[in-house]
Amino acid sequence: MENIDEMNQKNYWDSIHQIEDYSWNELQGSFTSYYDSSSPDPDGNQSSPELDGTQSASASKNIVSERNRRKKLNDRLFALRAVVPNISKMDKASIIKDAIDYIQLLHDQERSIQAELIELESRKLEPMNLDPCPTRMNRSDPRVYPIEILELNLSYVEDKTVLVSLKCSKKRDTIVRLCEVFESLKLNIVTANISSSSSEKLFNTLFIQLGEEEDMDNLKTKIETAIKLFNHPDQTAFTM
Amino acid sequence: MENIDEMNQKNYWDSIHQIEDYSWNELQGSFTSYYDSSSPDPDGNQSSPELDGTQSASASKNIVSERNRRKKLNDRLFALRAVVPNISKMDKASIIKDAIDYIQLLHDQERSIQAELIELESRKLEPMNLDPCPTRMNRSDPRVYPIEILELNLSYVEDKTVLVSLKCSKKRDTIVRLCEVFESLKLNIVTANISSSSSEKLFNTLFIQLGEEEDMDNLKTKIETAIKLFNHPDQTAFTM
DNA sequence: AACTACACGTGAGGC
DNA sequence: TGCCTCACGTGTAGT
Repeated sequence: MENIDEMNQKNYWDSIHQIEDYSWNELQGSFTSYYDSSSPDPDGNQSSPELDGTQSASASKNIVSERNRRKKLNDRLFALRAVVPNISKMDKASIIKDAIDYIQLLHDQERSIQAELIELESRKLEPMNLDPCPTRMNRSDPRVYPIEILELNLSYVEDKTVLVSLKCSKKRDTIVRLCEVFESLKLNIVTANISSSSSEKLFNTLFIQLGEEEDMDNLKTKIETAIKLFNHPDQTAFTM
Repeated sequence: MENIDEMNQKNYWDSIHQIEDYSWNELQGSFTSYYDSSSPDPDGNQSSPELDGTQSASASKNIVSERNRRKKLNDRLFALRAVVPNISKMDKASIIKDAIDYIQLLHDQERSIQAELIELESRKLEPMNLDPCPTRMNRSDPRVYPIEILELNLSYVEDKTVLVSLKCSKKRDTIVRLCEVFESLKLNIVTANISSSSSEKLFNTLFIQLGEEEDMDNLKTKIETAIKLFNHPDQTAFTM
């Protein structure tokens, strides 16, 4: 029974040794040596016999529990010290004070940086007044710029080879989304041409080799459906 | 007797839990102006008869000093709790733990915000402007198929108009990634052509209108750097 | 009644 | 020498 306590004590002090390497060096160093001699209280050399077993047991439980509590608190304090740079002193109180100051400093920094960021952002969209093409806001802008189909024509150039001509309005990421659409369709694309000579429209021309059981109308429906699905990604259950 | 003092000291931390009768404002006050404390009155309740002034005096000094130390530490801890939002529990250990988590959260926020800021700044005034967040919302597998450049040639076709000829190996999502690269570069693309006539290679041809202060070599470096960055999205914007 | 969390006084060591 | 900081064991509330 006391062996368990002793084991706990040993582990505790070993961990204190580890901590003591980190900081709190002199105090805990001498302290450790001091208590290495002092701690074997429950061992045999102490002449106190177990007269009242119940109370001493509960007392030792309490002692070791309190010891663990102190250890946990010190560990947390050291961890706090670890995430705070520029710690002046190793005091417990100084560690907490430095942490407070650092958090307030981070608060100020965050505020000023965010002010600067929104100022930059607002300044950015000022000179180029591209109203139909709004700039992307902060990360994870939920807005989606859908592909707006202006024309979609398919025509055979020979057997099983289709020329797809797609005209759509030019918005942000339209080219990327268009590529995603056509890659998702797993088509046999011979050539693809994307032209942006006009600043408002976007022309996409593809030569596509059809499979055995496909035809032109089927392909057109698939393209339209894929574009709709990419425009509305909420309906995720689609398989092609 | 000592019971009064003891009750005050006990109500100190308990007041955090329950109701602030004695605590909040006074604690903050004692935090700002350090130890012009309220409680330490060693004279009145010191009921022990001081006949031997030397030892008992020093002992009481020590006691009240230690009391002030503990009070200061608790005040600091309380102040730390005050600057940390979303404190779950009122434990001492939990307060420190929440503070640690909050500081790490602020670290992450600061890092991402600063990255965003320098990205915005670089987009604004640097010739190299990368859009690090293209619409990569695909639920596809996390494997990345890098763009493998086989050839990259640039040639002037007239003043400030460059023909970019890029040959790369054809892997999954290469077309999409290529489009992302060129969209991120915010170039003035006149036409773009992607051809996949061969099943192994992929030819990309672009006509690009250069800006005033750009030249061909600069553009080539930008393209190569952008492709490298898109191939290795781990190292964000710092290694260019 | 067992367990947690705390404040207290005390002794020890460093400046 | 005093002053400072610390860990310890203990008693005591609340759960």
